[in-house]
Amino acid sequence: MFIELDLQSEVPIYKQLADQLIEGIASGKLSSGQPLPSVRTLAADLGINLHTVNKAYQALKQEGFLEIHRKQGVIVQPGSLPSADEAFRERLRRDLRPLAAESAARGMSEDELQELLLSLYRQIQNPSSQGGTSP
Amino acid sequence: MFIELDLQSEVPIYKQLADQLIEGIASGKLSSGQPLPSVRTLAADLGINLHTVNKAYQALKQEGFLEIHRKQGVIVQPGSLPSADEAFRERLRRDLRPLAAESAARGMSEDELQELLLSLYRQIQNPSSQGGTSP
Amino acid sequence: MFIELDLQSEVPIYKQLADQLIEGIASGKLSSGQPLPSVRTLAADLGINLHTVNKAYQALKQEGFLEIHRKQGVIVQPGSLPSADEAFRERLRRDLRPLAAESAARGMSEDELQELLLSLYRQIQNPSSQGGTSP
Amino acid sequence: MFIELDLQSEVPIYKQLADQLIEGIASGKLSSGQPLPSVRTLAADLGINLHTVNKAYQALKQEGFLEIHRKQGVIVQPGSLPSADEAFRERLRRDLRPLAAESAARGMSEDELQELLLSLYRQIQNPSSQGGTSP
DNA sequence: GTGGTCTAGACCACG
DNA sequence: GTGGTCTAGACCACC
Repeated sequence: MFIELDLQSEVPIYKQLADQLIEGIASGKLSSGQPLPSVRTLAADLGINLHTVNKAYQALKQEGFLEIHRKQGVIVQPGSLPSADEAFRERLRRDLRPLAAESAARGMSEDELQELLLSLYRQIQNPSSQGGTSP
Repeated sequence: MFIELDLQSEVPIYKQLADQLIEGIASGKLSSGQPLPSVRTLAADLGINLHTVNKAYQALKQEGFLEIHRKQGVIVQPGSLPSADEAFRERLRRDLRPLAAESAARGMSEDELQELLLSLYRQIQNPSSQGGTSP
Repeated sequence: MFIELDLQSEVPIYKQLADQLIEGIASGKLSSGQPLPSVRTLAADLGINLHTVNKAYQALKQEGFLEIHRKQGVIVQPGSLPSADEAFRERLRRDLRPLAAESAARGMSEDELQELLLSLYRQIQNPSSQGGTSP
Repeated sequence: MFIELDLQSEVPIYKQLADQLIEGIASGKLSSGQPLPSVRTLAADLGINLHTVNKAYQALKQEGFLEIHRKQGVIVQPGSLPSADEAFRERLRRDLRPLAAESAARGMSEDELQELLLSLYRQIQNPSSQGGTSP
């Protein structure tokens, strides 16, 4: 797996994991219907507890990014992924707001901020163009 | 004060407070050198714990947005405000990243996301245009 | 067979199967003494494990809905079907209780709840009236 | 508290607990805004693990029946309770269906089944009329 | 083998 | 004091 955790971070491990799985979905590294490692396997790989992995998986199942089956294990949502509905946009605004405010307070311009966001967005959708050895 | 807290929110109260003070600075509602209420006064006004207000003030002092003097009390940074240095941009990227990723995974386009951020940024810098009483 | 399984469901497959066989009996699609497919055949038809079909058959035999003979194979109870005795009503109450409670807590009236149950009951007893080709 | 758990039951403890809390809300024994015991206290009272209590609380928070605060602890949803929307009715039908089917298969009439459900509903909404000493 | 549940004990952030 | 997180180890249902 391509997961990298920072065990020292103040961000909970299960959230780091969930975030990176979503990023994997956004980038296409994880595609619809693709199986994910079992909680035990992934926990062992990452050197963390299986409950922590399970918590991340459950959260993503809850949001509709994953399906969890008895024998089959865990797979990326084979149907349509959750959409950017109003509830999500609301949450997004709430989370973005303090970041925009502090950027403004520190004198960062609209353009600079937007450019930074754009570069992140593109880097996520096309991860091979980042630090890779592509021509 | 213009502070509005949501005691039900999962966002810690001290962070909501700090965020709104920063937003006050970004919008110009709080200007350089302007005195802020004492910890006691503000805590009483908002109906929250002394420690909570103090924690917010200390965090903002730490970042360079406030100065705290024994006698004078608390004032908005009279010199130059903290800048958007590389450390801040690094933190900003780290916080923005999972938001950009989830937006992409949910099929939100670059443009939609940027527009949403832009509207927030402008709303913060010019709060009177939002639900205000301007003509 | 008229069985339809949802392999994504959180309801165990053997239970879905047993439930639908009971529904077949309730609707008359399966009548007393009628032979059912062998464990092997049904498992192949449904694309599921032998053990799973067997578990459903055994459970229904246990409750008295089926008889299982070595040679004859599996048949719907040729004698009298199990009755709604006190043990069943007890189980029924235990299962119905949390559903009634949540309905009440969510503000659903007696009448609404009863009507919903009634419509289900009738739909089960007369499945042709549901999406069928009757005039 | 009025909670009674059956540790031998096949129904998970956290679900029994959640169900009974919902029943408490439906009956009015728990009213809007009322504080609930802390996870530790309730776990000790019931002789179960605090994580089990927490799991029940989290599930009810997720569904909108409870709010969980930092210091205040856990309270019954002070605003409006979740409504019987289409998603709930869908789930209700799915859960009711096998019960209706087995009732029918066992020869229970529409009326008997409805009466049983009605008596449960009323007993939940007015628990004092059940085994109590009221006039 | 898989995930689901429960227990136990620990540390930390919050207020 | 509260809940939030993480770890560890156990048993069970399902397939």
